[in-house]
Amino acid sequence: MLKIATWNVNSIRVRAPTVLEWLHQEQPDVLCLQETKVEDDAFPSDAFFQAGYYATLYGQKQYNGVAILSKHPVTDIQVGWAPMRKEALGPSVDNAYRLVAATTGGVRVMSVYVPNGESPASPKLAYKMAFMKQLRLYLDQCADPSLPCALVGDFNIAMEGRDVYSTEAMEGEVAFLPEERAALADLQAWGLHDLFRKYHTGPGLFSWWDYRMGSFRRNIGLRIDYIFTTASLTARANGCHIDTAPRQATQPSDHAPVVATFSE
DNA sequence: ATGGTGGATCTTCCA
Repeated sequence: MLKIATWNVNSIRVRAPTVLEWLHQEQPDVLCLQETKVEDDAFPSDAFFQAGYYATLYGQKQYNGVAILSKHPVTDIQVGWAPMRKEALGPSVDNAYRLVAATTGGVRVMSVYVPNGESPASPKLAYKMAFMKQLRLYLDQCADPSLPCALVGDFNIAMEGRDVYSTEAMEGEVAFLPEERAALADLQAWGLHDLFRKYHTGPGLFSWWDYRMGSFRRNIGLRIDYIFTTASLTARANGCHIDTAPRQATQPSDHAPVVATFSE
């Protein structure tokens, strides 16, 4: 059995004890992290190594930062758009420490943190859209849909109406704009399955809840964290769920981990 | 109507 998870931890410094406890309990083979918010030298790699995990890092001070923790040896590490052909790089779409890829446990794993976008009128939304376009080109050039691949992370976009707490409230709001959802669909069209929806069809199932206004208690949330898998990996899947327990704990991240299991 | 909370480079920026 192979267990792969993703979790936006909103600062690994603050969340390291929580993540270590979760790893101890859940024993995933791979845990992809987003919003680590530390330079690689400051990442608590030793603590994770002691817990049985190799840490593959791509972080900076203060903002963003992604990582892949794995029990298995890691090869072919790539960060950001580095492996892309120069002529295919869009007009200076900064990768901003938002993508790290590595092969581990027989799977090409990509941990991504898509920009938030802020609001419909913000230049940050234009950056988000450019990032999504660049990510699709990255898949075209640097990954192979015929191989077992897992593109996971915080995409900051809810796919469908059932992925938001209220379609009325989210109408015209960032994370649920038609152009964002189209960009996510275009990403999937490369050859990816939204694994969670293979097992759960209902509404009200979210991966993120605002820290404010008691959103978690009221289940006012969005499903914006995904495990996307290529066909050969999808075929091996046994289950996929969102673990809401860490969101209930003290000093939580605003995101919950998404977990998937596969046959060997 | 524009708050509410949390993290970090904390009279601000980002989510």
